Amino acid sequence: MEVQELRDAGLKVTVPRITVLQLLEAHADQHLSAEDVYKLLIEEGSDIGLATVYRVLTQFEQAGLVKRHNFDTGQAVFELDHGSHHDHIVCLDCGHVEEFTDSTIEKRQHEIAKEKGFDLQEHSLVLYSHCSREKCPNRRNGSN
Amino acid sequence: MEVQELRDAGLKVTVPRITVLQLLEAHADQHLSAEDVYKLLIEEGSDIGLATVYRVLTQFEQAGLVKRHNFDTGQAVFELDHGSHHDHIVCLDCGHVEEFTDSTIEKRQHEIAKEKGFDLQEHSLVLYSHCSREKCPNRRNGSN
DNA sequence: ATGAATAATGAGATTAATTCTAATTTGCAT
DNA sequence: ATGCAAATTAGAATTAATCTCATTATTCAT
Repeated sequence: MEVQELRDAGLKVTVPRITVLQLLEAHADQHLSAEDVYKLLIEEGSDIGLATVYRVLTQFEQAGLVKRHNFDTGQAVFELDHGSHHDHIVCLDCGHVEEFTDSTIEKRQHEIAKEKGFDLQEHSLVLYSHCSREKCPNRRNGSN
Repeated sequence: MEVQELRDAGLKVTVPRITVLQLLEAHADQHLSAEDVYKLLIEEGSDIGLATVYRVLTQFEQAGLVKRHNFDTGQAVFELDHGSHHDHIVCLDCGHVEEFTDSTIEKRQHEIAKEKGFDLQEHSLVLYSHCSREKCPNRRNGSN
């Protein structure tokens, strides 16, 4: 339950934190911006402040509960950090995000950092593409 | 010469554009933010406006003359696009940037996109690390 | 449970990066 | 040279995110 997750993360249990955590869990398949989180909560009737959303998300990030991603979209997006690392592939037309991991790439990254005398801490790999989903609003599949 | 590069890129030849292009060429080994470019030009005696720098850099990007990178540093940085693609490894302590390419990774990226039904357009791979340079102001090499 | 100490919240102001606006200037084809 | 479209400028505006500070809520020890 959210209360326990917060305690485990060493965070004080407050209404906004529970609310944000629940929302993230309800949208675990998506990558939401702080603004998205705020709007969804307001729609739900919560009267949280935008500043609080930013604060809570940043705290969650520091506590290791969520991951923040800076794609080339201007706004940072957040997702629950369920431990397993993954990279992202983002559709340039519809913003659709899929996740993947590739052990070959992971391995090479460490080798490269080592070769250059760097101590790899983390990395960001984002593929920008056109997806082939039927629902993609800006498909370029021949017809377009 | 810069004038010809601009013509080839289909851009009208103006003083600010020549100036920015020359500056980028003089700093071809660095990754400069728009603000950096602006300040360097002002120091040089040019009286270009910041808005112009942003606009020119964006035009250059669209024309394929420069590449824009959104590292996790808040400010976008720019570098001349000399055609050869490369990825980046950024020191979390001193901001030092090195470039690299790895054919294994490049190949896997295309394969992954294809598997997922995406048509790969571009990608961003940034490794965040601690470097081992003597001059790194925040070295964590045992001593720290 | 209760209250004091401490930390968190919310509203709005603030900052930082970037983009827009509208008046003026410049480049370039004729 | 001339005119018109495009570019420039300065400053205002916008956007994302952070900070301030008065208020409120949570925790921990009792």
